[in-house]
Amino acid sequence: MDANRRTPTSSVELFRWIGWAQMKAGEDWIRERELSHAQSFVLGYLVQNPGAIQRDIAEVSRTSAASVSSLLQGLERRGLIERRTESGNERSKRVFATPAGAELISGFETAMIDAGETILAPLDPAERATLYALLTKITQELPQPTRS
Amino acid sequence: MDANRRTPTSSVELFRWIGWAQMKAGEDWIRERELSHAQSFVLGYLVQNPGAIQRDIAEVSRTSAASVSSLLQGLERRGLIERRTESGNERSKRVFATPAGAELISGFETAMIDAGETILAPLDPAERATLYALLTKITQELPQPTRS
DNA sequence: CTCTAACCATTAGAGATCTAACTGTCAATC
DNA sequence: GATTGACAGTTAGATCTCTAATGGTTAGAG
Repeated sequence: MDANRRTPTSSVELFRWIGWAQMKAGEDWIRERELSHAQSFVLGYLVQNPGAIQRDIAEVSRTSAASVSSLLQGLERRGLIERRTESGNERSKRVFATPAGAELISGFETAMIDAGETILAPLDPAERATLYALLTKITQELPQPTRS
Repeated sequence: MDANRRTPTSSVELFRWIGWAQMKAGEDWIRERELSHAQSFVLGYLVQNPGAIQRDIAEVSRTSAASVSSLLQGLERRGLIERRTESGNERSKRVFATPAGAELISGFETAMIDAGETILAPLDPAERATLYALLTKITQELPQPTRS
């Protein structure tokens, strides 16, 4: 994993480096709130998709239904989410972030954008435009992310 | 965490997207070998730094000595590493990857480079050079990574 | 209606990881 | 030599996450 190199010489390594800086910012933020990476992702997803069922959460999380079940138990114990069944369909449960849950996760995206601004700071507007164009070209060939 | 957006509009999001693709490739590789992310990192570090002591491993892993202790117990149980004390210093233990451990982790860097090549495929040489220059400019302002 | 198969979710059990508290070792000072 | 404090590592206990097996629910076919 290149644990030693201190002068990367390829774009691939630079991507890893930048990704590391971003992830580190995110992990610190998450850890302060005593969430795991997966928990923070699911909580954010639920704010954007209230009432999602666990099967869908498992899909976008790229994990199993069993893991989602355990994960949600942890969040439910802390009062950050709620699970309700609708009459007429007893086998699927709709999951909602509670106000406390929404409150806890709010600010994460902002923190991420701030971290991104810091990362891009060395570039002037023209350079940013060039970078954006190149990144767009790359990502058009990439599979869709289902999880950030 | 932008779990829904499918058309990113900022370089920050594109970085996250690309990072996701890279990480996913790495995670699949690691999972096949029944290693955790942290375990693979430490194993790779030990191949590059034979005889490192646990305190140093904790430092580069950005974690605690206790976590390293637990992590190494798992690797030792599987015969992937060895711990030895040197006479004259009983309190620090030197850690080595066994041949089996080195064998297991070999190929990870190669797999990562292959994944990187796939990612950069849409760009011609001139574009790659431009991208590399921009990324270099960014990373010169970033803190040193201690972990990939 | 009943049977079956698909579907959604949970539990049991294991390993990984973390924090807090602990044991043992070394070195400096008196 | 005894004391003190810093250092290296481990253990205990908790949570998170995974795989495999299990429990209910629904829809469709006969």
